[in-house]
Amino acid sequence: MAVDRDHVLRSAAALLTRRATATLDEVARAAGIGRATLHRHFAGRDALVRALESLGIQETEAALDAARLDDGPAEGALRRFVAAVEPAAGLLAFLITENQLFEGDDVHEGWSRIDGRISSLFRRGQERGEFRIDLPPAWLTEALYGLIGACAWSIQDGRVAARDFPYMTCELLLGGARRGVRT
Amino acid sequence: MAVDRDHVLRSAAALLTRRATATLDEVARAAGIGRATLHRHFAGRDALVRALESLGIQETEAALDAARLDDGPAEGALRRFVAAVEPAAGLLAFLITENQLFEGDDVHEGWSRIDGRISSLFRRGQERGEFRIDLPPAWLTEALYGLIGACAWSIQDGRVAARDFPYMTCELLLGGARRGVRT
DNA sequence: ACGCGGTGAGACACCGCCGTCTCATCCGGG
DNA sequence: CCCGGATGAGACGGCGGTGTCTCACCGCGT
Repeated sequence: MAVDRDHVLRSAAALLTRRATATLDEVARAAGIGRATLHRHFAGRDALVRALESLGIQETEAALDAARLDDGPAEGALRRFVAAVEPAAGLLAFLITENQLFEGDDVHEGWSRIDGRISSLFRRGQERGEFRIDLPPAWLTEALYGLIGACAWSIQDGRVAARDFPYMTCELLLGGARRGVRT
Repeated sequence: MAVDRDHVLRSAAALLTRRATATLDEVARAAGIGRATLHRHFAGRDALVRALESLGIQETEAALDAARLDDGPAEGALRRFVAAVEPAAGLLAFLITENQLFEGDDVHEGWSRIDGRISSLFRRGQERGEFRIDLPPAWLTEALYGLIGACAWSIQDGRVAARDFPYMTCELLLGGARRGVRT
């Protein structure tokens, strides 16, 4: 029977997030299949990473769609997005670091589109007066990626519970660590 | 003449941060020396990474010392630390991701000590009533790492200026993106 | 001038991973 | 029952990176 392609990709993402240099044999074993079968579905390591990238872009865009970024306050939209992207956090964490490998030569256009959508959200929040304007949207976007990755790693290491992911990420990004007058 | 060991390590960190899979030959060229000479000073790739790890731990601890974490408000201490660690941000960004490679088998004790010192700072801030108490110190620590790494990458990609590093990192971690009543 | 330590360049063999192939097995449909 | 497609296991050669060695060169102190 046809191997569960999605399951293979998720296993690979989970393993490669921990050890980016893992062998294809290890990737195959992690998915519960043989190296030959893995190679029948993904021509090589490169193709596998590309597939992971496509999956990550697809899921992130789906989360962006589901979050209805243009509806209501920007803060609510951000919370919806983070909650929607939570299942793909591990995959994102891998791709965020993996992107550092590409010498910036051929940045996938999908990423720039995602960057643009998230940046627009922050810009909208600034224009609505919700967000502070002394932090550029591009930096807020990068910081969001960083926090998602950090939280995903913490979850994988068992330091925090997966169900706290949206809360801890959103609260820190939105409110920061400082204790304010408002709750 | 004895090769400038520090210069070699910094070149290696800069290159490996961009491409963790860079060849030892590339690392040597980046430092302006031959592969043989590189190998005379660092037995192999493993030894090189270990040396980078030691350097990163050393510089981070030095930054912690220089920041006088126990003096005055926790917020000021955090700002001093981030400013002090800025020169080592690239190296830290590499080590943060590289740490994922070690299967958790032998986490360097130096890292746990650093984790402890930073966590203590956040805990002190919570006890002083400066920081909110619904975010655990461990998560604040991880988030700080994530933001440092994200900012370091943004700088390397030229998206933000290096001189903005302390401001953008501290402001986001402390105050968050939301526009508050206080400045 | 001489010797010497450190270096760069290159050659060489080794090893791990990868891509490919073959073959036996299993499982579901006709 | 038989057959075809998919899979797992293993073998094989190739390749790139690595570790080691040699040799020539250079700068420097004696």
